[in-house]
Formats: sequence, structure tokens, C-alpha cells
Amino acid sequence: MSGTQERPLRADAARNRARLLDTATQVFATRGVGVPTEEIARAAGVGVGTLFRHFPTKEALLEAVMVRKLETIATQAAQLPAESAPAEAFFDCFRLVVEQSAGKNEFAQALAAAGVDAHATLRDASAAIRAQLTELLAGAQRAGAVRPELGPPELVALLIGATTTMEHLEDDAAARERIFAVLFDGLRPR
Amino acid sequence: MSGTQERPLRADAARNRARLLDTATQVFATRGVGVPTEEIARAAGVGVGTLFRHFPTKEALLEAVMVRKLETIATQAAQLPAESAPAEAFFDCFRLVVEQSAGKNEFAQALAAAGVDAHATLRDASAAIRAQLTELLAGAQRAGAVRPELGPPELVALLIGATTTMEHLEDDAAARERIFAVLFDGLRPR
DNA sequence: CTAGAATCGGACTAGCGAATCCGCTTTCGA
DNA sequence: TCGAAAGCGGATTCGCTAGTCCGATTCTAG
Repeated sequence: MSGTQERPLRADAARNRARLLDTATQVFATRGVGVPTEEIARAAGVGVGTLFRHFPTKEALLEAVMVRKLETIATQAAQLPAESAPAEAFFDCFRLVVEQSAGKNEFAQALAAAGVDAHATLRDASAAIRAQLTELLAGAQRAGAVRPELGPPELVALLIGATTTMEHLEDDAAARERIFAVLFDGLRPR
Repeated sequence: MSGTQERPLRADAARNRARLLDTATQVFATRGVGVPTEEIARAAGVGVGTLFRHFPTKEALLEAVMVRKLETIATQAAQLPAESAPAEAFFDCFRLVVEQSAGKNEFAQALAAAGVDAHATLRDASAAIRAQLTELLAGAQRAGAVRPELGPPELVALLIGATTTMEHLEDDAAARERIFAVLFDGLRPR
């Protein structure tokens, strides 16, 4: 029960930890998840020793970054008004997830390659989003705005694929809109 | 003009080269592009020396495997009867590319990470497919079966994204069909 | 202000995997 | 059949990066 009792970090330690998370998020996004750990430490203005004290493995750092991103998405998704306008809420959420997920596929892949599927923190964060999505999907389907035969697995797969699609149209917002149009129209019942 | 003059390989060398290509294709697909080179050599029943003689870098091997896959797709695509039924031909080709591309995203990513974009062989192979697609797309649009505002870039991005989506539904053929239904309906004009 | 605990930095270690090198084997034309 | 030339195998080298360790530094309670 008392195992994970954590006394407050010393001020500088807390600062460094936050700085590392922010920097890692940015550097991973810019240069890919393959960047040497040392580079992240340097960019954050700390030594590698500090990095590894806060995040015992590179993978742990990756995971922490990802969890934070997922939580951000979940928070934003939670603010969408599901009851009032089920269809809009669903499509808005779809768009939100896709737009916020740029570059996330690479993360997920790197983590999966390291066998992190089972990590509790990640599970929780993604379960939260999945729950949101499932609910919004059901609402939109009840409202007749989305094909009834689609389930959460298809939705999640589509979201991931859509993210990949968008990554390939990074510099053409108009084209991305056309893709959203294709997907949203396709999601509606015949 | 005579630089790449290549005399025929000795019988055993040709055999080993072919064996390496086949084995690499399979091993990459099974275990991901991260597998140690040595493992591919062992699986092919040759020494690493032999592998590196035929493919001077790991990246070159990756590229050779990819080119062959692309050529297979291009060949199959070329056999679709474009003139007779433009709409069907287009959708069949879409399906063909997506179904044959499983696991290809990972390759492309690995190559891109190594800065291979400019390699001529790859360019040629993918240009062939892109030409096919462009033509089929135009035909389908003339026939009113596909939204006129979509161009080749959007199509390619969609194909890549669709491949990713399908990879996440590997073990549910029915779900994959539902995704195709969404995409195909979405591609049609409103 | 001071002691000592917490934290830091970065030289260092360990281990992995790509690519090389060279003595040995196989092929094949004459 | 025989002798180069072509090809082979795999031990070895080399570079790179995750992760460790400990003396130096910084924080904070009293």
C-alpha cells in the first residue's frame, strides 16, 4: 500500500524533470524517436545522468512523453458536448484526435517494438480516450449520423490510418480537408 | 555509358543472391526491419560476407526487397482493364495496392530515415505505380465515380493511411471490408 | 550559516550490430 | 583435368548508444 510513497522532489529536480519532458517531446517530434539520449539531455541543458535518474530507461522517457500527449487529447475530448449534438461531437472528436496525433504512430511503434503494451500508465491513458470515443461513436450512431455496423476497433484503426494519411499531407491543409471530407462522408450511413 | 557493364554472375553467386532476397523479404516481414543482418544471412544459409558482397549495405538490401515488391504490385496493377470499366478498375487497384502493401510502411520509414528518397531504382518503381494510379483515378473521375477534387497526392496519402489502418485489423477480414466500404463510399462524389 | 542529504554532470563501461578482410573453396573455360 | 578467377564464410574491427558510477555541487532544514 505504501510502496510508491513519494516525497516531494527537490526544487531543482522537479524543474529538471519538467524540462526534460518538454524537451524530449519536442526533440522526438523533430528528429524522430531514434535520437540518442544524450542529445535530449544536452538540449535540456542537463547531463545524461540526470536524465536517467528521472527516467530509468529511454523507453520510460518515451512512455512518459506519450502518456502526457494522450492525457492532453483525453482532456480536450472530454470537453466536447456529447449530449447536445452527438454527430458534431463525434466528428469533432475524430478530427481532434487525428490532428493532435501527428507523429504519434512512430512512438507507438517504438514502444510496441520494446514490448511495452502492458504498461499500466499507457493503458490507462489510452483507455480513457477509447472510452470517450466509444461513447461518442454510440451517440452518433443513435443519431443516425454514422454507419451502425462500425465498432470501436474499426474506429481506432481508422483514426490511426487517418493520422498516417495526414502526416503525408503535412504541408497542404486544403488536401487534408479533402481527406476529412472523404472519411466523414464515408462514415455516414449509405 | 559502359560503366554498369555487368558480366553474368557465377551460378552459385546468382543462387545465393536470389536466396538472400527471398529470405530477407520473409524475415523483414516476420521480424521487422530491425533484424540483425547476420540473422538474415543465417536464415539464407550463407555468411554475412556473402550478404554484404551482394548488397553493400543493409539499406541496399532493404531497398532491393522493396523494389521487388513495388514491381510486383505494378505488374498486377497493369493487368487491370482500365478502359472497359473505369470505376471498377480504380477501386480494384486501390484494393490491390492496400492489400499488397502490408508491412510496407515500416520499410518506407526505415529507408526515409536513412535518406534514401533519391535512389533511382526506388523512384522508378514507385513512379510506375503512381502513373498507373493517376491514370485510373482520372478514368474513374471522368466516369463520375470519384470526387473530381481529389488529386494523386491525396490518393497516395490515402493509400498509405489505408494500409496502416488495415495493419491494425490484421485478424478481422470482415472489419477490413467495412473499412473499404467507408473509404470507397467516401471517395464517391456526394 | 552550516551540515548533510539530495541531486547533478559527464567520463566511462558494456554490448550490439554493421561492415571489413583474408585464407579457403568452388566454379568453369580451355 | 587443371589453374586461375570468382566467390565464400565468419572471426574481427569499429562506431555508436543505452545505462552506470562517483566526486563535485546545490539545496534546505534547523
